[in-house]
Amino acid sequence: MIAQVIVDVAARQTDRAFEYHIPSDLEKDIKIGSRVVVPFGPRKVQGFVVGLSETSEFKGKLKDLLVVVDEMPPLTPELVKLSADLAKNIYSYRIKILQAMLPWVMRAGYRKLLLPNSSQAQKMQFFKGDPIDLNKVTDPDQIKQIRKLLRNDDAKIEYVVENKAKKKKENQYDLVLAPSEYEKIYNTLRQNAVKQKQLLMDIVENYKAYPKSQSNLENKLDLTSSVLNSAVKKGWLKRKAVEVYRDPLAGFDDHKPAKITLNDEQQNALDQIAQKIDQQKSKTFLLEGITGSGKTEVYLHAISEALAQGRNALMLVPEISLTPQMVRQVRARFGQEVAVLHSALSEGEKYDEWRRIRRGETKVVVGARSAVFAPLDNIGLIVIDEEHESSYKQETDPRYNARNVAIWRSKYHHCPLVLGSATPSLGSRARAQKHVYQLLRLTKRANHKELPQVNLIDLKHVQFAGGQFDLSVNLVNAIKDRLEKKEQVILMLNRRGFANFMLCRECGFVLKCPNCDVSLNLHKDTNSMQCHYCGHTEPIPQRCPNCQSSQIRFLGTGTQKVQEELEELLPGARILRMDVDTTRRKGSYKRILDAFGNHEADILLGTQMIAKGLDFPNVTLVGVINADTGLWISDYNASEKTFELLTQVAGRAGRAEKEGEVMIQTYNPDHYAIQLAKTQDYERFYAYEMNVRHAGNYPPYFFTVLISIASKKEQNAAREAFRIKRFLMQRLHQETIILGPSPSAISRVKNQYYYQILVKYKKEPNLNELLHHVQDSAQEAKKYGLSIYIDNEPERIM
DNA sequence: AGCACGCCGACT
DNA sequence: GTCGGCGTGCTC
Repeated sequence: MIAQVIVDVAARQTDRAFEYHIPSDLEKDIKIGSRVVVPFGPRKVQGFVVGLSETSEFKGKLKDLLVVVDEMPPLTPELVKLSADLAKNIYSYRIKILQAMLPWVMRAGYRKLLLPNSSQAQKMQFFKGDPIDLNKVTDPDQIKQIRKLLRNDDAKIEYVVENKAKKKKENQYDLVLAPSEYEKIYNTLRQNAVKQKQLLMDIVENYKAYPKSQSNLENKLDLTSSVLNSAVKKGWLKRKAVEVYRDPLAGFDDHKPAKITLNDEQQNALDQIAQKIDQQKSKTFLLEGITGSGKTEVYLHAISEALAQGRNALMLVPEISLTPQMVRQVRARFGQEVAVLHSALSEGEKYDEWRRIRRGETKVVVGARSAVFAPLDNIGLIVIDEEHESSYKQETDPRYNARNVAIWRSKYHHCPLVLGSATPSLGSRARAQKHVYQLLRLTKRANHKELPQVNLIDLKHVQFAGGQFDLSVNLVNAIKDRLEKKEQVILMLNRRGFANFMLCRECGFVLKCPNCDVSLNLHKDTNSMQCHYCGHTEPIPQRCPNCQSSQIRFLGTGTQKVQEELEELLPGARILRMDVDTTRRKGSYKRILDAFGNHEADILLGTQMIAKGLDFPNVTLVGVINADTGLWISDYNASEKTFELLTQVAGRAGRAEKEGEVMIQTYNPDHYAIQLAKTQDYERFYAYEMNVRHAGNYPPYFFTVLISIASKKEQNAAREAFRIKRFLMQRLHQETIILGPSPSAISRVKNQYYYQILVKYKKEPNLNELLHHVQDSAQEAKKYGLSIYIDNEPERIM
């Protein structure tokens, strides 16, 4: 038997299957999708089996496949097929796509070990101790010595492929005696053996519940391992190590919530979706529902329907709204049958959740973008919540769009796909208009409440509270009012840090990152200037680094500064700040939200990560500190993003009995995105913005491809960019618009200069082929230090 | 991508 | 002579 293997070497020339002979003893283990180790040139690499055959066209002698890594092939045949289809239309190597489908720990680690090759060498001091990893040797003298050993055949190199995926083991304690025996022991124990009595009591009362795990006993009974050790020693318990899954939902109780009855609109939407689930028909629905209209309830009912039909369900949510609140809701409804995949999990937890799915131990998968590749089979429903979110598009190497992958999988499984949003992306809404998707609308709020009142505060004509120009008197008074009523407030400012840039008032100098073409941000928590692109930090200057003047100012307000201002203006108010800086640590996200939910704070101040999904009944005021931060960036979809964000965050107010109010501070109160966000009129925004797009020849009227060219030398990037443009101009239609090349909005990141070309087209059947050619020539161009990235339907074109 | 091979100039 | 730097071509 012969295996077709995609090897773990991401390069143009190796981006195809290589064939290997399967030794007979491995034949039974090998399937399509298996992860294997194969010889490749002088070394060994990891690879994935994408095909099996009896014969081979290969002229040379096939090498033997070496190892099958996992008992169960990590990739299903479906995923192998999907990877092939994806490779055709996103400009990435197949191996990169396959890797993106799997948990990170399944990527191989490679080591090059130096081993003695003669009895003489074996005795050398050099080879005593740990084997020498040649990739870690930097000392020139040592390199010399190693060369000599290799030349004389006194040493050899061994290539090792390491599997990072480790399975977690945990101690489990089982009972060895009859219940009555434990009672006897209990009665003979000394009075002061409190913990041992506790343990025995639990054994007697919950005899059937054993074996129990160490963590369970330690946490639930508040025991320490020493108590368990002595219990084992005394022969009460038997200990063994068993493989366990790390449970990311360990902190959540699954209490069954009251079943919620749907209103007419919800029920109608559910019926349409359920019909396709029952008929096993692939169909894409766009569920457009205003905030608070109960989209989530429709999803959960539809998932129940899929499960009732004996099928499984996949639900994608934006990373940012994978809040403990949301997870709790799904967990409460579906219990242990839910697997959760998102970035807050440790790599080990992700691997364990993934394996539960792969083994068919879960029926519902909830996760962020990459969960669209969950190895779930028999899918009866796919849901994408907040479908307009740009995070569904991966911005780095396999630049896939989870929405398109979901459509592929819905066709494969003959099941419906539900795209839900209060503010659908223009592209999706346009497709619904053309009946490519079926539109379902929820126009009523589930709790019959009116949408919250939205007020715009024109920052051009307003009195500011305090010494800074960030918080209007109106907003501060409104906050004061809520604090007095013991209600809560959410404030959003879409900019983290303390100040945005340092400006010298003498000479106009702005402190910039040495590696990137952006200003450094002041962060008070770390007392440093930080670059938000490359992570560079340096001390806060006391004087202008250019002219030594002390007249320097830190301008552009971030969340840290607003927090300081609020503390001054509202002494005693309890403020929680939530942004990338305060949520970096594992679990901090949940801690902040739990604290706010328990009313341990009055104000939740955060970046856009607080705009979505949060549901706090006691929040009656939502304030947007500056609605303009995203409005004037040069992206064609800046208005859409601003409208979305404002609408989303407004939906956080007045979710329960109490009435909600929203205050939006802006310097552009007349801008249509802000005006229409005030009335939360998505349909009017859609109509207006479609005209703007039509006039500008932008999506959804045109397709787009962005070609980025990067180099350490600006000239080289520019020259290559012009060369590519000429190449395309000669081969594309007249109606196709090729913009650029121009320097990217941030022309330098991490010391690389970026140039870009945007192609806008309606019909270019050859474009895919041409761009693959451009990409191939990039391999050549690499020699001159050039990198070329091609992004099909980019979310951001700056 | 990594790696070996081979050519060529530099240096003990 | 031998060492090491870099360009070229291959990996089933």
